[in-house]
Amino acid sequence: MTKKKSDFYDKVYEVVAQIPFGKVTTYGAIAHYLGVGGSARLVGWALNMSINAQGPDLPCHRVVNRLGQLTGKIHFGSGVMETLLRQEDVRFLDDDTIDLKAHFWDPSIELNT
DNA sequence: CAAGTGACTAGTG
DNA sequence: CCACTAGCCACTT
Repeated sequence: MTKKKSDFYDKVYEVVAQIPFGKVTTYGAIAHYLGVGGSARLVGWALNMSINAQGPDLPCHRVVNRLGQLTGKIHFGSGVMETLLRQEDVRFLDDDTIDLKAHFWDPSIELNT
């Protein structure tokens, strides 16, 4: 069966684009949903490429690491990611950390409808 | 083509 | 929770 190899990237865009308002998810959750589990780094790379490829159409600011830290804000710009999340009623535990367990969203929830 | 780099995670101490 | 190590895969040089 002919299968695409960049299937992973397209999937990442699909998932991230469907994260609901005020919700966030982690790289590991996306990676695991796509079936790669240990390669959570690729999720970050996919988003990084999407910025150069598609621009801010993807709510990349709703994707954080497993601790809820805004690791990706480095590529966004200082304070941009933080501000966007604060506008979505996301609770911050620190200047760079959100309450992950309060806003965590699993990819398999709404994509399964 | 080989080596280096990276928006990560899990395990160990 | 912090520090360090190993594994992971794609992209860049």
